[in-house]
Amino acid sequence: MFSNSSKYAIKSVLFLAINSTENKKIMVKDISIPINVPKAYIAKLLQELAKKNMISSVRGPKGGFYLNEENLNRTVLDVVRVIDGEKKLNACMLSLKKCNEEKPCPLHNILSESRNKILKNLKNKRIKDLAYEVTLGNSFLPL
Amino acid sequence: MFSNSSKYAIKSVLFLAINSTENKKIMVKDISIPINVPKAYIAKLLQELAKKNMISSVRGPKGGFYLNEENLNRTVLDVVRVIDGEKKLNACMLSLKKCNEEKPCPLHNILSESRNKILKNLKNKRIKDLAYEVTLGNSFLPL
DNA sequence: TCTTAAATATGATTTTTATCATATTACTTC
DNA sequence: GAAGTAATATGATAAAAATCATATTTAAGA
Ligand code: FES
Ligand code: FES
Repeated sequence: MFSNSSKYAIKSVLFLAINSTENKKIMVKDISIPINVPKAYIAKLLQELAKKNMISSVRGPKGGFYLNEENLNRTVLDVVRVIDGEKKLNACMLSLKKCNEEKPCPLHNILSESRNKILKNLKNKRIKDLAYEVTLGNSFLPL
Repeated sequence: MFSNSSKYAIKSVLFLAINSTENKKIMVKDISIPINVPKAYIAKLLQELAKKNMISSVRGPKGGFYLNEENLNRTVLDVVRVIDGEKKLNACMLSLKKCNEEKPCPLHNILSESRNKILKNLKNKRIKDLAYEVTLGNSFLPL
């Protein structure tokens, strides 16, 4: 479904959504451990997310990462797109040239409806929304 | 979702289901081209599928691959399991230790239902069933 | 303005996945 | 039973993904 990198990216963005604010920035080393991702690896991902405006960052002392209001309104799909790219999300599950209704592969009919539903959900859920669910205790964000 | 190898495996099994019988075996070179997968690569996959009894084979002249009745009754999920292994199909989408309802990750609630549906469908569809759909013209198995 | 703390840029290494190549074994047919 | 054909076993290479490492830049505070 997603690459490892995308999963890590989602985890870190959610972690920031829950634990950071503009006045309470968080450093890589303090993200790496709680979300259980190697420091150097997550550092690179965070840089990429920052460059694409999915998260905010300032450097130097007192610096770190955090989410501003714009960042909080991004969707999960936005995050995945930044890391994994557009293509594979709509690709045919049997790797035909393109996935479409007119000439569906044998798996299309039994998969596409569910797949579209997942896509729709990923597109509708803002980071903010997911973070809220965690604070309510409806879902969990550990290792 | 699936690895490239699994996709290729599914394609080749379906191709055999549609085009082969015990009296009409098919050689790698005659599978490779129509399903658009490199010969040496698909050869290796076919060997693995044969070893795990997902397809049938005989070697020597007049040899090749085909599906017997048992093979035709395998499910798509069986094929995927043989190639990709069990684990990743039920893994948490955010790579938590395990995916479960008691301690769901933030994505669990918006994904698991669809995912389970896909799994169920893959488990219920026999190779035979999918091949039949293709012969009816309801789905297509080209490149 | 100097020192220090943090992200950023860049790229090297490792691991996994995908791909390619070939010698060996088994089955047919003559 | 010899010759030829096709799968099988085995392993090498290439490409991509994941992981690690470090020099550079920016900002804060003394
Ligand atoms: S055509 Fe294959 S998944 Fe749509
Ligand atoms: S707990 Fe993450 S997908 Fe189920």
